[in-house]
Amino acid sequence: MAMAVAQHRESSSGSNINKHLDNGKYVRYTAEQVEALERVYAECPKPSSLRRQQLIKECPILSNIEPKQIKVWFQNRRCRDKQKTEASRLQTVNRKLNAMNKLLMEENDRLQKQVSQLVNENGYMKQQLHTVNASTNDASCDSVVTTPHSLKDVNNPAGLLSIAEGTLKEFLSKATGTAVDWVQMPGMKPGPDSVGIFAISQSCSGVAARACGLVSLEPTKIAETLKDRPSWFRDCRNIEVFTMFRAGNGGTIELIYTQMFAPTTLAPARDFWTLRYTTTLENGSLVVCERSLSGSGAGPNAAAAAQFVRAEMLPSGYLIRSCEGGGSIVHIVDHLNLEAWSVPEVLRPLYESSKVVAQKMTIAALRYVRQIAQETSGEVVYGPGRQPAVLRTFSQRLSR
DNA sequence: CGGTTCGGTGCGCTAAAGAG
DNA sequence: CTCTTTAGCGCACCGAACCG
Repeated sequence: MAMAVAQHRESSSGSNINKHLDNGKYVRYTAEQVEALERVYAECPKPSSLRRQQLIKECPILSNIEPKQIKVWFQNRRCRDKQKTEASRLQTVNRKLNAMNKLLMEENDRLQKQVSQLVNENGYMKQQLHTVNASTNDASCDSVVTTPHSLKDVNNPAGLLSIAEGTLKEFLSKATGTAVDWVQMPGMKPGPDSVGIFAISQSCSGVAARACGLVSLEPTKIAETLKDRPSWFRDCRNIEVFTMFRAGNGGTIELIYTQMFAPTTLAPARDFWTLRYTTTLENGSLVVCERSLSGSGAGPNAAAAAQFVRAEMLPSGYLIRSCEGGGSIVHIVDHLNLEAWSVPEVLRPLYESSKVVAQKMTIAALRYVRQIAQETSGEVVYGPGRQPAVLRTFSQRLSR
């Protein structure tokens, strides 16, 4: 049909395209013509004027199309290609926005719970003030009390499993619950293109940092990436799995020795004997949580460790949930207690930088997995106000 | 009443024009 | 040249009219 129109144009108006257009005829190139043009486009999306003329000469099927029309066809073809790319990118952004929205709703929910808890505490405190023998202790907050684990526990699998389950529970309450009063870090506003949401807290024992964000990687890949701490955290000198065994539910429990660089050459290294528990929750989320094996034993090599261990890792880890449309939502919690009391006084300030260490670890972890994701998918994220004009047009078209 | 035809409408695709 | 807009066309869908 289109061919008929094109041929009609040729016979009625010869080579005068403008006259043809004045007649209001609309040309549709035939499937064969489009196929021929597509073949050239695949090789070279932007052919020169010479190449276009050559194309008309060497391809008889295109001989009834004006050079100007060929030029326009390539222009429009490039435009369509760009729109297609933008549409695909917009879908990706949309998925991210949806996931971030979900994340923010959860964060909002958590904050609401925190608010009501604080209101309750406030009421309770007021009540206490009004009683004559008011006791000022314990505002009944639900912050987590960590208990040291003895070597006795560490040396038997049942004891380790019990510690692991306790660690998991405490970690989850920090990652998603109200066990810690998180305060969002200033200047770290959430958004689909930012790294994530960051929060810190000092109102619990030690200092905790928390981050959550979207990563275009599968949960298992993220877990493996984050387990390899020396690759993303420059202060981590070494991490060795001392022993590993399976928990009954398919999870794994590992005993790990982690060496950190010392703040100065004078200070001893901050090392951890850690229990790491990797498991999958009922809702399909993947969890990797850790805690120091502190206390009287401080790990399998207790005597040696006792000299050097200057830090305690309170239940920390990664909660990784698969995201609709690909990728994952990652919650990272680092909860540390650098034991300043156990080092010479002159060095204490170096050990009282728990906040910085926790922040650095958390941010580094999330940045690292995002970097790996970008390298893997090659995704490009536009910053605010930098969308190309074609994107705006496309959005307008979509909204019409 | 069920099936068919026909005109109107909305939408997507795309050639082409126009602005910058 | 890119980007945006305009407009022709095909197609699907819907409802009214028509017919056996």
